[in-house]
Amino acid sequence: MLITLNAADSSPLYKQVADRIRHLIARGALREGMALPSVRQVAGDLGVNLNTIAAAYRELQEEGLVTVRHGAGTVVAAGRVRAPDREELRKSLRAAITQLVLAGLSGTAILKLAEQELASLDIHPKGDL
Amino acid sequence: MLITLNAADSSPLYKQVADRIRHLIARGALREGMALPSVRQVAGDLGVNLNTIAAAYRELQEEGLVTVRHGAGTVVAAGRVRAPDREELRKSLRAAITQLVLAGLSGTAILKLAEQELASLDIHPKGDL
Amino acid sequence: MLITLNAADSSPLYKQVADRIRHLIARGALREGMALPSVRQVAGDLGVNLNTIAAAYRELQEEGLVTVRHGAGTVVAAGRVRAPDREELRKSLRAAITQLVLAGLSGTAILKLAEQELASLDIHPKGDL
Amino acid sequence: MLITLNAADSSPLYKQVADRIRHLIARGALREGMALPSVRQVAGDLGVNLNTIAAAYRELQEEGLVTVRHGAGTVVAAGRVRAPDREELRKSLRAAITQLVLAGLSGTAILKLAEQELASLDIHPKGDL
DNA sequence: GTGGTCTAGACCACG
DNA sequence: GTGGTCTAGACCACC
Repeated sequence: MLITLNAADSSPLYKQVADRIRHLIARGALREGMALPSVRQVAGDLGVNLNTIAAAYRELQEEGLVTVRHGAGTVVAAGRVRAPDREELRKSLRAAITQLVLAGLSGTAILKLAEQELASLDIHPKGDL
Repeated sequence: MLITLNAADSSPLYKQVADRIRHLIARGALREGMALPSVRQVAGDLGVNLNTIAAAYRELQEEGLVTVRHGAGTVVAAGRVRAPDREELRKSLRAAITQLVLAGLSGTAILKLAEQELASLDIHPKGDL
Repeated sequence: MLITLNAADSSPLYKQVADRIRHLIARGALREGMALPSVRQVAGDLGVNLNTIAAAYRELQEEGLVTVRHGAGTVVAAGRVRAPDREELRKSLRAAITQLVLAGLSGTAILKLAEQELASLDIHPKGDL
Repeated sequence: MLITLNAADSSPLYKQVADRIRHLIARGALREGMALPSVRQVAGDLGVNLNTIAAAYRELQEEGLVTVRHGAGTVVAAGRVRAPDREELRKSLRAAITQLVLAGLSGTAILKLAEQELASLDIHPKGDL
């Protein structure tokens, strides 16, 4: 059971699933060519509707992260492509950082948080900023 | 015209407006006690409905960022903020960073982006990570 | 300066003024025949618009609590009349108590609060419930 | 039809709906995990607009009393409540009691009323004040 | 099916 | 002038 849901989280279920899988791919837990669990299995495990999981997989497919093969399951794709356009990504980074600032965190604390998140993806930029 | 909309952006109009104002407050362009433009004016400028802007202002009020006084306009609040809970903020930082990684950016590049965003808020943590 | 305003209070200014004067009348600080300060004076003291105070006085007049005499100021009325109908009063008591219950207060604590409020009006029902 | 409206009541329709549901929750008629009727159904029953009911549900959600899940309806929340701050609650209790005093009720009668309201919530503090 | 967003437009409450 | 409430109705997102 790689995927969990958080009922307290206000984001839609299918987004939570997609986010979690993106994270697994980004940190290498799911590698190119590896199969994702079937829609049915995940839906069963989490106790949610099939459509919910299917929506998550579809979103990932549209981003080019996974390949859905008729009757043959879903596998992690080779090329890393078609990520939502840069500007949108920057917008969400900006929104996240703005809220952290408003929450009272210092710039240093925020950068530390970002480093921790990178570390959770096994990425360790040396302090050579 | 402090506020702009991006039709290509998938997020709701009222969220875009709220995000923009949060950013203006975070970077000090809107300071405590300063009046925000009226709902009617913003709606007119952007060519959207009054209710759309009112929804944005209400969201900001619920966060404690602004004070909406019935016949007297909207001003940036003095007191501190009831920011959305820390865990949610971290989740959105994580999601943003994950997507940037998948888009192929290096850890160093991502931290640099984060620093740029902080710089746009006039926050300059020294490289003392 | 018998009257104060609380900017943090979400209720309209004129309601705050009217509530305060009702409280003063109920506890006998303002007695039948006594003059209220003029609209102009209160507005000046509080730094608000004349219309705001006038609205408060008008509401009190409609309830029969005060009498506004052309050019002769406003005085506390003799008869205690025309209070908003019983059902409305009960509704607001109910709403207040419901919220206190939801906030986690015990029944005993709530009754104690009510007694304190009565005491602030110099009313001391003996524990003969 | 758990909910009714009173056209004579001066408070906004959405507030009346929210107040009524708060009362139902406080007295246990709606328990944790139970589903509220859908926005559409309530709106239909009461003959008001969808948005009016949606506003009531949103207010309850912001207080933490209910959980609104997009395609999945609205249920009574488990966790505790982010009640409006204590001082505001006390203000409304004070206002209600003041008006009852001005309406001519004795202190004893008012406490009896308060006990009745608590009783309607199935709360029976023993006369051990 | 559910709730969310947005529009156009009316009328009210507040300062 | 300001913001608040409500309507009617459209279309979208989610489960």
